[in-house]
Amino acid sequence: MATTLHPSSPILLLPTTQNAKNSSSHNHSLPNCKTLNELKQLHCNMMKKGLSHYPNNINKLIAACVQIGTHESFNYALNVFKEDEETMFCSLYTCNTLIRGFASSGLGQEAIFIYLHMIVVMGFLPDKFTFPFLLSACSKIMALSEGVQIHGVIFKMGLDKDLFVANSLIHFYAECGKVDLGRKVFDKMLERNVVSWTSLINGYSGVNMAKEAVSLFFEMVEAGVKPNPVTMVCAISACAKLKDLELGRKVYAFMNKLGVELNTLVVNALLDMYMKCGDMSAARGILDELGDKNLVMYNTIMSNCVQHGLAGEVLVTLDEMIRKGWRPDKVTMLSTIAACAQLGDLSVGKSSHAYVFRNGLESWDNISNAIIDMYMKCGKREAACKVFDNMSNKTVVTWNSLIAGLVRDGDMELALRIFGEMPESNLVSWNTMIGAMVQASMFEEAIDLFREMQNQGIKGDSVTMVGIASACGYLGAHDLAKWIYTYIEKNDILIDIQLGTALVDMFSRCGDPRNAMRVFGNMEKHDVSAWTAAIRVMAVEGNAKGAIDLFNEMLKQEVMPDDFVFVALLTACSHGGYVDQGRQIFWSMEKIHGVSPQIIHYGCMVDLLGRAGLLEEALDFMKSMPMEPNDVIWGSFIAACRKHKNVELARCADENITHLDPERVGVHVLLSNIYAAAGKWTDVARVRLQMKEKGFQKVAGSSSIEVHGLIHEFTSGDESHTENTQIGLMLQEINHRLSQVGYVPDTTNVLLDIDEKEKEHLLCRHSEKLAVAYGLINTVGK
DNA sequence: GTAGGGTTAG
Repeated sequence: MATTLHPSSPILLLPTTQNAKNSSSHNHSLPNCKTLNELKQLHCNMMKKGLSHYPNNINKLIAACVQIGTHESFNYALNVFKEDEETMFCSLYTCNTLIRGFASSGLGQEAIFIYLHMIVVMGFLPDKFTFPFLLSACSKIMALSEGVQIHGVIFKMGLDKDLFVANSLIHFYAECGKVDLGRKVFDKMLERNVVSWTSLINGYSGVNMAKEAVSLFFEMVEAGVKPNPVTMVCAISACAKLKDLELGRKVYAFMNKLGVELNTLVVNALLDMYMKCGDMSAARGILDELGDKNLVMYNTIMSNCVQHGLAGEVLVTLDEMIRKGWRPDKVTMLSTIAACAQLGDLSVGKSSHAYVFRNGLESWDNISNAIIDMYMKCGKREAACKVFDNMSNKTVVTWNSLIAGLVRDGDMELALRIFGEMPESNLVSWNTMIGAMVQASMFEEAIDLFREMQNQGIKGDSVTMVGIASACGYLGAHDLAKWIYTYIEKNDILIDIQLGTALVDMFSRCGDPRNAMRVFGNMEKHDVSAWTAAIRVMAVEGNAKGAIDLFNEMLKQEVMPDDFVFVALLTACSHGGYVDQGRQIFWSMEKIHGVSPQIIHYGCMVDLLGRAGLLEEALDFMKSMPMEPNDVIWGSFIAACRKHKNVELARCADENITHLDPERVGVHVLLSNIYAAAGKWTDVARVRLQMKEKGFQKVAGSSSIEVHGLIHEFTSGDESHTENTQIGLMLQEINHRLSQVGYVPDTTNVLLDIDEKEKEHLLCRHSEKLAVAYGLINTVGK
């Protein structure tokens, strides 16, 4: 469970000591100079004594600065290099040392400056030691065009034959996301070592080609190159990305067979792989064997817990690591803040923010992005905006966090405006907006946005398609549904459980159970929501037996039922008239499956009994409920009364709902319809008056039809369509041809106190008929 | 002299 941080816990009282790694110098050439100040002093003395003219001294000074490894010491080294006239005394070796130093600190521009300076000003020719450092510096800042030019120089100098230089090129291209260029270098190499293979494996893994990465690993083993721990880390993390446990185990088995040593990095990669693949017992096994965990392992555990939605576990782990004396770093805080966002835990969220601020971690974009997300999810829009405004490096994730927050707040208008104006957007931005529109029932707008995406040449992924499929399902647009399915197949979009489930629902809502079940059958894995979607397909068809069979199959595959699956199952029984089975399932919910019935399940039972005409039993059942029946339940009871023409029980319901204050008007409309059907117009008048007093207004029902990919919506008696005249003519023809084959309109369902002729007129302008007429005009013979 | 673990938004 979630733990809150006690104010006296270490997280709030963090020491600000220097990192131990940085304060211990291994400088052998200048053993007395451990700090930059000492070096500066020495430099001063050197200049006073005129010793700075000796190239060796300057070279040593710069090397010592590089070794200290702080931002300040690098700058000092750079100044010595740039401003001193003695630059000419610097050797190629010193230039290489400087480039190495800047590369290791991620200061790519500075490294490139030294490189250019040494060529242009100093007239040095770079050597085979220069390029690995330089390329590593370019990798860190993703300086692709610079790297490509450097590659040109390397080629001209014939240094591409050097193993180290070539390996550095592979790594450079991989880091810039151009693994195919790295592959070209790899293929041309005359000799390769384990680093060449490992760099390429890692390159594939980094551009979402983890499958290729793992097969390259096996290729390497086949070629007789023995992997080392670095290779293993790359190969295992590729398996983690694929969430392929079997493959991960296989790779690990190879590692043992080949006798590769196991270090903490490999152990951590294994731990991460097991957790990402959901094998918690294997992960536990590693941890039990390990005893003590290091910081990165704590971070691995926490980030995986966040990914699995186990936010409470994150805070428990945080507590443990602090008790064991570890100082949370930026990655720890990222997971912690993400966990607070999930839990809506503002108090830990706030103290985390304070910790981040005190330790200067907020300059890291990701942390600030997570804080914005956290405040937004805790409902603190102002706090989030403050962080947002103070950020100097707003990335696309920053903007996305903001629009996602606005969308959750229900502020679609502002979200849309920002979406349109943000400086950079990506697939997640589009998916956020499409998802938001579906949530807000703006289905056509969602599909329009998807079309706009296509126009801009942006391909959707499986998250996009989940949104689009459900929008399409709600619209019931069958042609669009088929198009969506083809789009997914054509673009090789992975049908995961979520998308598969959405597609099953989509086809089901579009009246295409065959395709719905085909998608279901093709799915690799089924979770409880996937099974529920399939059971809903049966429910729509009234196929209660099919639903029960699916449910039993689900149990056989040891998928735990939840409350939603019982709603689908009971609905299927209700529509299929399986009264006894429905009663049995309702009973078994709690007794066998441990799922306690909610009001919605009681509602299903009332519906089941009512539809079967067991109105008395339904009423008794309602009285036995542990909670008050709501307007939905009364509504289905009243609908049953109407179906079975039982005015007396309807009147009983009427008396019971007067003290209810239902938000929906449906109950009252239904009641008035029942009275109308029985010709009890005074009751109709009374119910209508009540509705008027409560300020209800019936929302007009509508029908829609999809013609050539466009949705046309009609309400009853609608004359607003541009092709209204043609629709009228078509309706006349329909009526004419219907009466020719002996159709007599049944006006009993037109429950208004008007004469028969008027009823007939209303009936023929029913919204469904208008939609059908429009469809006939525009599809037949075309 | 080249390669390696944990990272936020939908």
